[in-house]
Amino acid sequence: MARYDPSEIEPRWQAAWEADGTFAATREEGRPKYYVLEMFPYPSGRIHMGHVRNYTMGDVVARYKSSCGFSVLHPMGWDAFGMPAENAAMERGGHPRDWTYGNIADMRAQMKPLGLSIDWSREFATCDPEYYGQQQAMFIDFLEAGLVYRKNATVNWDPVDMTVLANEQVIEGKGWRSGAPVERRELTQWFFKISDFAEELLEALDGLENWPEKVKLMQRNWIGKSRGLQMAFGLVDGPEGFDRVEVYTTRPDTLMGASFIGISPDHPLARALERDTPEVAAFCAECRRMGTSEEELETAEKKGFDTGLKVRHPFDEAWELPVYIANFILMDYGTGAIFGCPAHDQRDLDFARKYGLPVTDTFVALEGGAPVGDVAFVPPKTEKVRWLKAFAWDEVATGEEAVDAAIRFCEENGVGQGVTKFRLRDWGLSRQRYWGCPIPVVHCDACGVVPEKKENLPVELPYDVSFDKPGNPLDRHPTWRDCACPKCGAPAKRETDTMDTFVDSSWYFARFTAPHAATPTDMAEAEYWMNVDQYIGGIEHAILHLLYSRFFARAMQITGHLPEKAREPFDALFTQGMVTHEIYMTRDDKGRPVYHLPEDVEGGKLKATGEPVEIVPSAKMSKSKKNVVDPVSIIESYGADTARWFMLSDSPPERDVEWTAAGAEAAFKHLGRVWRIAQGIVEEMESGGGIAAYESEGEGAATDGGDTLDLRRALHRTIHDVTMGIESFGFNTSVAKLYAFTNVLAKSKAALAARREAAMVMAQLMAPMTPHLAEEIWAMLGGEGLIANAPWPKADPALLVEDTVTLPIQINGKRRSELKVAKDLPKDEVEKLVLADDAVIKALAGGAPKKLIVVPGRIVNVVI
RNA sequence: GCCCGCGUGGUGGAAUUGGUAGACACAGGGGACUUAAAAUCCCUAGGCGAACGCCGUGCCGGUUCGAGUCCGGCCGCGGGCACCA
Repeated sequence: MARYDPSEIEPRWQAAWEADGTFAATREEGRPKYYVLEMFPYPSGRIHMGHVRNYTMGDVVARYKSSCGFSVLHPMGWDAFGMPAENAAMERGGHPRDWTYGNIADMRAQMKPLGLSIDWSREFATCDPEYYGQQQAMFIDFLEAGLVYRKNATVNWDPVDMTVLANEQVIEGKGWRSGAPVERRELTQWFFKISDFAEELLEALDGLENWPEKVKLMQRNWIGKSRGLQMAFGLVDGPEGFDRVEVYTTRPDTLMGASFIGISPDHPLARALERDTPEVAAFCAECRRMGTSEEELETAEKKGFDTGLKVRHPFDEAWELPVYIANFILMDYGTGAIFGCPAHDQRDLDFARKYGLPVTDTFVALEGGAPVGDVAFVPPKTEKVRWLKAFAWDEVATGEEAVDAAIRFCEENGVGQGVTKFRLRDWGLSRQRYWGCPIPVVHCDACGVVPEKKENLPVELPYDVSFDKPGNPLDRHPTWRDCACPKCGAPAKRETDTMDTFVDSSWYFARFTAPHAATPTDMAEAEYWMNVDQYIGGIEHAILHLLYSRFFARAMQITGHLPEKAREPFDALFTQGMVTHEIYMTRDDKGRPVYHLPEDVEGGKLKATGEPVEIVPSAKMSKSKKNVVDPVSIIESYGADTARWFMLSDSPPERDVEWTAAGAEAAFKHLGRVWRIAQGIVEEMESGGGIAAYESEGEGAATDGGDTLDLRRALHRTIHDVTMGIESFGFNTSVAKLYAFTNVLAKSKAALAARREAAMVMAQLMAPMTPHLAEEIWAMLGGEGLIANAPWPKADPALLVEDTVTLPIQINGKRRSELKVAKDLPKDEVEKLVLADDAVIKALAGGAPKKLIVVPGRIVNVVI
C-alpha cells in the first residue's frame, strides 16, 4: 500500500492552485467580499513558528470564506524598515537595503511551501520607493491639513556614540554598545496630532463590537480621559518671574491632605533654579541620566530634592508646603507639577516617609478606619468613605462625589478650574536614522520648512552610505542633503530625519487594496475592499500599532485617501497567542547560562557531549534563548499540512501554544491515518467496479441496521460543529471534532457510497487547515475540480435533531443518577420520572424534596 | 511602579457561556499482528479507597438549588508602558 507522502503531494497542489489562479483577489461588484489580513512580518530572514501559526489562522479564515462564496482578499507584505537592518550593517558590513531584500527573498521562499492562499501579486515591502513615496505624498497632505507639526522632545542620547538610542538600546541607563551613561537631550521633532482625536478615538471604541474587550480596555486606559482640577499654589519668594506653581490633579478632594509640591526636573521652575544653584543642577543632571521611558521612570527609586522654596495652600495663607524636584514627575503629562497627598497615594506616601513629610488622612474607611501607616488608603472612587477633611460635601461620601464637589467649590472660590485631560500624547514620528521613510521636507533659510513637490516624490534614500561611524548617515552624506528649495529655488537642506516604522504599518492595509496605484490609494478599490473584515495579530500590538492605524484611517479619510466607512479600518480583530518551547540550558565555568537548540538535545542531554541540560519552563520562542524550532525543517520532515494542523490543534488560538516534537509527530500520524482511510475506500471502490456503481447505494440505508444513518448523522453533526468552530475562532475544537469523526468513520460499517461521501465532506472540512491533503483525498475519491473551489458543505438540520436527551440528576448539586427522556417532555412529566428514580427515592427516604429544579433539556437538581 | 490578560489530570487542552469537570489528543500501562522491530489496530487511564464512596479546575472567602464559569482578596506567570517590531 502506498503511503502518505506530503513531499510529493504538497508541491503538486501548490502548482495546481497557481495554474488555476485560485487565490487572485478579484473585484466583482455585486459579489460579497471578505478581506482577511494578518499583521505583516518584519523580514528578519527566517520565518518562525509564530508566523506559521498566525498565517495558518488567517489562511483557515480565507479559505473558509472563499468556500462560502466570498471574493476574498488575502495579501502579504513586509514591514521592512527598522533598526535591525542598520544594526546588521554595523555589525557585519553590507547595506541595509541588500540585507532587507535578501531576507525578504529568503522568507518568501520559506513561506511559499506552507501553501497559504495568498494573492502574491499584491506583495510589497514598505521599503519599496513605490510604497514610501506614496507615504511621503500623504505626509504632505497631512501637513497641509494641519495634522503634523514640529516641537521639542526628549530623546535618549549616547554621548560616546553621539547617537540617539531607542529605549531597548538603553540597558540599565547605559548605551548598549558604548556602555556610556545615557543622557536625555532635547531635539526638534515631527509630531502627528493624534491628541486632537483623543475623544473620538475613545468614543469610537464602543462601536468595535468584534474587537476583544481587553484590547479596547487597554486603549481606553491608554487614551486616559480624566476630569480634574487645574489650580495654582502661590509661591513664597519665588525666583524672578515665578509667582505660582500650576498643578493638575484628579483628586482635588484630597487637597486638605496635601503635604508637598513636586515638580519635574524639566519644569521651567526647576530650570530656573538650576541656573543659580549647583546642587539643583547636580540633582537635575542626575535625573536626566535616566532613560526616557515611563517604565524606567516609574520603577526607578523615587528621589526628590528640597528646593527650599515654599508655596501657600490656597485654603490657608499660613499653611506653607515645601517644593521638591522629583525624578518621577513627567513634564509631558498635566503641568509637570503635582501636589503630593501621601495618605491616599502610595508613591506620595513612600516619598513622604523618605523625606519626613507629614501624612494627613483626609478620609478613612467607614468601618474600622485606622490612620495610614505604610500602606496608602486608596479605595475605589465609587466606594463610600468617612471624610475627616471634607470641605464642600457630606461626611460620608464617595470619592467621585467628593471630587465633583471639590471642583465646584474651587471654581466658585476662584481657586482653580475643572478641566478634562487626556493621557494620550502626540505621536513623535522623527527618527534620526537612515533605514526609514525620509520625511519629505526641505529647510530653506528664506522660506523655512517647505514640503517637497509631489512630482519630485519619492524622496529616495541614497544608496551610497556607510555605517562605520555611529549616527545618521543621511546627516553626513556629501550630496543628498543639498537641494534646491521647492518654493524659491535657493540652495536648501533636506530634512534628514526619517519616519517611525509605525507610520509604515499604519496604512499598509489600505495600500493592499491597490498596491500599485499612482496615488496612495485608489478610491474605487478601497470602496470595494475596505474594511478589513478580519485582522489577526499579536496582543503586543494592542495599543500602539492599532491606535496609530485608527488615527491614520481618520487622517486619510480627512485628506481624501479613504472612504468615510473606513474610519475604523478593522471590523474584527483577533489576537493570537505566542508559540512557546522549553528552554535547554547549561552553565559555563562562571555559572552564566548557555542555551542550546532543541535539535541539539535528546533525552535531557546534549547530543554532542552527553552533558545533562537544565530544562527551563516554556517561554516565547526567541533566538537569544535558542528555544526555536525552524518551520523549514518541520516542513521538510512532516510537510506543511502537519505543521498547520498542529498549530491549530490543542491550544485555543488566543492562548500560547507550546511546540513539542511529540505533538508534531502525532499530527503527522493522524494525517497519515486520514489518508489511509480514504485510500481504503478507493480500493473498495476499485475492487467493486468503480464509483458509479455505488451512487444509489445510500438509498438502502434502512437495510443496514442503521449504520449508514448513524454515519450521516455523525457527519452532519461534524459539519455543524467544525463550521461553528471556524466561525468563532475555535480552531482547536474544530480539529478535535475532526479527530472524533475520523474515529467514527474508521469504524463505520455504513454503505460504501455513504463512507465515500463522508470522506469527501471530511476532506472539505479539513481543507482550510490541511489544504494539500484535502485536495489529494478529494481527487482520489473522484471529486470534481479543486476542493479549494468547491462550496462549503451545509449540515442538514433534519440530521442534527436529537429526539432523546440524557438528563443528569443531581441531588443537592451532586450528580447521582441520570434519566433518558424525550427531548420535549414537559416539565411535570420529567418531575414524575425523577421522583420515581431509584437514587432519588433512596436519598429522599420517604420524605419530600425541599425543592425540585428542572432545567429542560439540561439538568435536574433535587434539593433535600 | 502603572494598565491588560492568563492559571483545569503526568502533558496540551474541552466544557453548549451558571447546569454531568476532564471531550479530543500526547505521554504512560496492557493486548493483537510480526521470527523480531518499525508501522498499524484494540483496550485502559484525574487522585485516594477493596466497594456503595470521598476529594478535585492556583490559594482563601462570598453569591447561588447548582461555580472552572459570577463577585472580593491573595499568589504565580505573561503582554504593554509611547524610539523593538
